[in-house]
Amino acid sequence: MRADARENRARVLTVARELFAERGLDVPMAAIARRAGVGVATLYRRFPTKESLVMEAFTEQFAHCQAVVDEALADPDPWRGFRTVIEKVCLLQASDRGFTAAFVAGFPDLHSELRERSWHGFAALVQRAKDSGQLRADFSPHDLTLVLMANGGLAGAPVAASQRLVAYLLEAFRTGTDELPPPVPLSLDLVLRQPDRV
Amino acid sequence: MRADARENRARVLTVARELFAERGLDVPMAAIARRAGVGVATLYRRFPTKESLVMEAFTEQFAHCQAVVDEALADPDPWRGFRTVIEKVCLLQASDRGFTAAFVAGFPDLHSELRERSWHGFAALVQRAKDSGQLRADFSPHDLTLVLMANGGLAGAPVAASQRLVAYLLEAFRTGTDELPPPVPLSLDLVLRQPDRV
DNA sequence: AGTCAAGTGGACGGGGGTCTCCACTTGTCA
DNA sequence: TGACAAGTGGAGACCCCCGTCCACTTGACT
Repeated sequence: MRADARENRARVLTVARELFAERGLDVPMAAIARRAGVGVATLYRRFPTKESLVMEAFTEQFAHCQAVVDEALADPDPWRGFRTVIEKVCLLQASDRGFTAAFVAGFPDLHSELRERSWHGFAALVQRAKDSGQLRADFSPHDLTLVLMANGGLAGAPVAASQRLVAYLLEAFRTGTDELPPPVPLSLDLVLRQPDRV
Repeated sequence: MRADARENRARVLTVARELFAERGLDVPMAAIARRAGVGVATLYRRFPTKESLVMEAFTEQFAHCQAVVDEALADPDPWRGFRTVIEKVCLLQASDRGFTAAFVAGFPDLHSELRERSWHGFAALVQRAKDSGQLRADFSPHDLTLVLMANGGLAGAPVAASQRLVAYLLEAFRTGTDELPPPVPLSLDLVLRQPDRV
């Protein structure tokens, strides 16, 4: 691969990550190309389809998720591990608008191995936290999806909103109480933005 | 207005409500026209823009929300009133895919009076529930928006998922505990559907 | 320096969306 | 029953998207 081509490819990827994070997955390919200072053809030469660009752009985020789970499994405190996973993944989701969409879009086919591993890791985490009596017994690992989807509904809202939601949910998941982060007045036109899509 | 025209208009409205509920706000005007057995021009004669059709189609839902709040205010038990509002509105949202989008789309301009009234009603409800000691003191009326957005993230998922989320959240809002509805295994491709948009 | 494949950009095809235009039909009222 | 305005449907203008094609440019190697 030629040096300038490699550089262009890298710049496209960077720009794509920025734009996906800011505006969601439905940003036009032309916009990415323009911001990267290349033509559309260059994009399609490196990434045969938009989906492939999305996947490539989010690979490191996916890996990050995996790392979060592994790290949590290493934590001696079961509840802290559990809580940290949820907090970190939701934070990632809240600060990157394209993440959720890329996440679910990539799930059915690609990354299925990664997904299996993360899933089992999380299930183990849940079991540990239950055994230690800090997580309610009727919590289901499927509730992680519930949390992710709910948190995904806050796309475009300030990160603090997501943090408050997560705090509420963790409160409900646990046996005990904690102080919540302060309320966030959510202006509604935040939601008027175009929704994410691959 | 001619009799057949009135009938057509009514049929369009019915069909629009059905399709918006089933497939979200991004169903094409042509699809609505086809299912209603009319041409596109007929649609645009009655509703100059798609947005106007949406607003008209959801007016009664908005009114329903208002009624829910009023009803809750009449409830002698503050917590039950509070809980019922959240449960009913979220149920409405979960069973009608276009509702959330129409709700937020309509907010900035139209229905602002209705909105004010509902908002004040809900704030009163919150205060009452707090005074009775059943709602946590740091709950903010803004958290209603948080709940609505989070619940909106479950669009397309089974209603039971929304119900579980709401139960978790109410758990967190309250002082005390309750049994949750059973977990719902959410298949992820539910989220792959095209998202709502006006 | 010369060569040439790799690289590039912009025009374009195809599809799907909203909304308009216009010739035709149909309900209604005298 | 006849006249006419209200009502109607379908073609198509316009726009935005993804992905392709092709003539041109440029880096790298001899």
